[in-house]
Amino acid sequence: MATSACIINEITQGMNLAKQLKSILSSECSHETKQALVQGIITSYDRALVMVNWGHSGGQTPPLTPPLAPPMLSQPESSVSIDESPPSGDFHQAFDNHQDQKAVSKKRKAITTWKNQIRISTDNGLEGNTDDGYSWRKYGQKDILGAKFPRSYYRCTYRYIHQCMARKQVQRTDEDPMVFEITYRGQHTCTLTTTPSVVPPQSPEKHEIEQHNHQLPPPPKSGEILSNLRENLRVCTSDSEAMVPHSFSFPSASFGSIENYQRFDFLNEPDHSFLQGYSPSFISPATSGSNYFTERGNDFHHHDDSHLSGITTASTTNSPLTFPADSQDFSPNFPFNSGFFI
DNA sequence: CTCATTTGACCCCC
DNA sequence: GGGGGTCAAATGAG
Repeated sequence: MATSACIINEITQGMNLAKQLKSILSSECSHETKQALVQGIITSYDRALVMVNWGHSGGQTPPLTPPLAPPMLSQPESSVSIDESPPSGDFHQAFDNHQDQKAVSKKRKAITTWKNQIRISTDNGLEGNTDDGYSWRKYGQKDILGAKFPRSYYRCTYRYIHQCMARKQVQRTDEDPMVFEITYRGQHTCTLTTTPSVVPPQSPEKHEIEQHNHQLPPPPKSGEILSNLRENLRVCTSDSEAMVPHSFSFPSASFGSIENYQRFDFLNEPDHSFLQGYSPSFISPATSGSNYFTERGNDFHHHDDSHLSGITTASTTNSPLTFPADSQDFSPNFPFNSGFFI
């Protein structure tokens, strides 16, 4: 029910954007504006498609997911497996010291993973911070054999508060230092307490779980999304070959210029199931700065900065992203830019 | 003082 | 034994 209305809405939005684009094609509007419109159109139709898919598969409105965590696409390489651990069930045990390292190790292999590749352009030398809607904390860095650049390891900041086992690895590719390969592992079981405007990346199966998760905030209205898009988006719509043909872009409020693309392993996927839940992340950022918890022992503090929600994340983890040619490091929350304003 | 990052050490798997 | 992943003490930033 709501789905059909949303579909219509998306298609309408796409139509409107197309009209806008048509009207400014010959104008002096910036290239970025035009690209944003194009992206908006694509996004609208994408979302409509997604909804159609969902409508066929159960009549549910698809959960919004960020661009970077392609839902069904996963099955990244060979390493994909199903996360055996439920979102909350056996965590107490898992965290009882390292009590059961073996179990943990086994889980390593059993955790779902999926990859994204992001390209960042630093043409103008501007910096920006990144965020994918979640707050990440770096817990390690390792030189990888055969790789020019070290791999960084991040875990969810709320690991001990919400028993969120989500992790991600970020590695610069050898071929192109501006391209980062992000591997997600595990699912976010934390629920952002502020109103997140960006629905964070999820693993495929999370979608199923989510349908029963009433804690999750309602998906943003498409109008808001598009509105954000128009105002903030700067998208790279080139790079036809490997990139996902559409439907996502990075907020670039912080980046003077950002060129992002994803190379999903599902590109060859014959059907369009990958579209499910695949939606742009133009919703606001995250809240990496919205809720701070300390994890000193069991003494957690909660600083409610929810009044900041909707504004670019101010998390301390969002350090400026600089890419000097020889730099091997990157922003902790990389590669997602949270510079989105509502 | 709090919290994030760094980095060497440790553990597990191949 | 080596490589990759994680831990945790030390360090730094705000």
